[in-house]
Amino acid sequence: MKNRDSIPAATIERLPLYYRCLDKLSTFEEAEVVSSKDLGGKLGIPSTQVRKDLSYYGEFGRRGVGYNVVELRKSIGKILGVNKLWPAILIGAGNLGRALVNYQGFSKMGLEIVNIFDNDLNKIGNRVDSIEVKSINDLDEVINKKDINLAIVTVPANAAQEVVDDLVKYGIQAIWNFSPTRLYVPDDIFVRNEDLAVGIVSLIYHLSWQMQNEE
Amino acid sequence: MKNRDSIPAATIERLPLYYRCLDKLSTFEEAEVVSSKDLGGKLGIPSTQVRKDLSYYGEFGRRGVGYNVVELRKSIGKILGVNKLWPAILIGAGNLGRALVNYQGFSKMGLEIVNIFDNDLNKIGNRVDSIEVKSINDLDEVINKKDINLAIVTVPANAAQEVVDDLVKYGIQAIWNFSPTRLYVPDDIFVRNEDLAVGIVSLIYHLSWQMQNEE
DNA sequence: TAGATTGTTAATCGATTAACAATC
DNA sequence: TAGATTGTTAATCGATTAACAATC
Repeated sequence: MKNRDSIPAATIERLPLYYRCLDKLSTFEEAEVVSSKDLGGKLGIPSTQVRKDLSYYGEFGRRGVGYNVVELRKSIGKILGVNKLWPAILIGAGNLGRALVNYQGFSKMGLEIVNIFDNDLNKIGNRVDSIEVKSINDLDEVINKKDINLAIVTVPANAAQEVVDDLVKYGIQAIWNFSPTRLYVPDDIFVRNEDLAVGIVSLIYHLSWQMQNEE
Repeated sequence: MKNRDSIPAATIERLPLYYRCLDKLSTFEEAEVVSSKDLGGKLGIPSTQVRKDLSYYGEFGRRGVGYNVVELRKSIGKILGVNKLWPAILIGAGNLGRALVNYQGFSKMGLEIVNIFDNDLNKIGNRVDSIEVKSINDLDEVINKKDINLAIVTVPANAAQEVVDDLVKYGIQAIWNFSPTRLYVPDDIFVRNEDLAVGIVSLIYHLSWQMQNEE
């Protein structure tokens, strides 16, 4: 395997797509083997890119034949770390937070939300998908007791940095941030921003341009 | 302005960040002017990148001075098309769909969800944030009557393609897809996939690698 | 004028794609 | 052997960063 730091970020973003596609193939289809052309075709990715992406991690195929669906799925699962369940906490039991807790299919991707926190007294004690909402004051205890490394942040933008400071203090390593704000964290903490505003604006940009051209 | 097709996708993804930051600056801060260094600094983006991004669309600053906050906000808003409200429909009144409808701040980004659709008889007739959930059979009528071009798809993966085929048939131009599946659409329809599985897996990948290194 | 900062060209860096030997 | 497909090197393409003249 190559030095992990030199693997393109774009490759890492494509691996989950391969994984999910192979998972589907292994459940529903009968084919034992898939070629890079087939796999790429289903995802709109050139076969040469599929092979290149995989080559960063080893040799998984057989020349002249293709890739064994079940084996490749397993290999990618291991590379991604989704072969086990990673316990995570979610902070912010608003609409989005509740939606994520209820979201089916995360467990297939290695995520298990084990606790939910909020600072709203009206929400504390409620249950979301059978998980009780706890007070944000209990963060410390839960993170340490359950040895949690992953946190999902779905609080309003103005509360996010404060929450994240606590998370870092209590030992969280990776943060999935849904608040529309930039977070400041130490270098060794990994943050992924899921910025919905960027998503909608890029759509509107294209739409707006299309409309202008038509007129 | 440069030929719009030659503007990097990455630039278009950064414009909303500039826009939101300028919006904050114009509301809360007193400074009339901001430099590319200041603006970039707040977002973790090099000043040279900020200037380059803006340069695709024109000249917005004054040498030796910087950019007028209010003016630049307005200019970027116009470039992105968020200076007006774009009516959109949402299909799939599940948890995620309801979360998006309730999401504050979309209106600032030019999005207005005007109708919600579902095929579940138990949901049809309910209200989400004062918007009545309609039957998916009424899609055609609403799209045409209200001249809608933008649709948000939050239905399960196995229902997505069918819904999208209908949307395309009725004249939708741009689709924001939250279903974890690839959609097949004609070339002139713009689809943006908001794939949450990719998000969580990239976090788990980094976490998993970090853990391995520590052991 | 001196200091600051833009807008743009050129250099660098990184990712994608093409080509092809290896081999099933 | 002939056809198919991998894994990898080299070529291309695209995006970021550095450098600097223009100018406030």
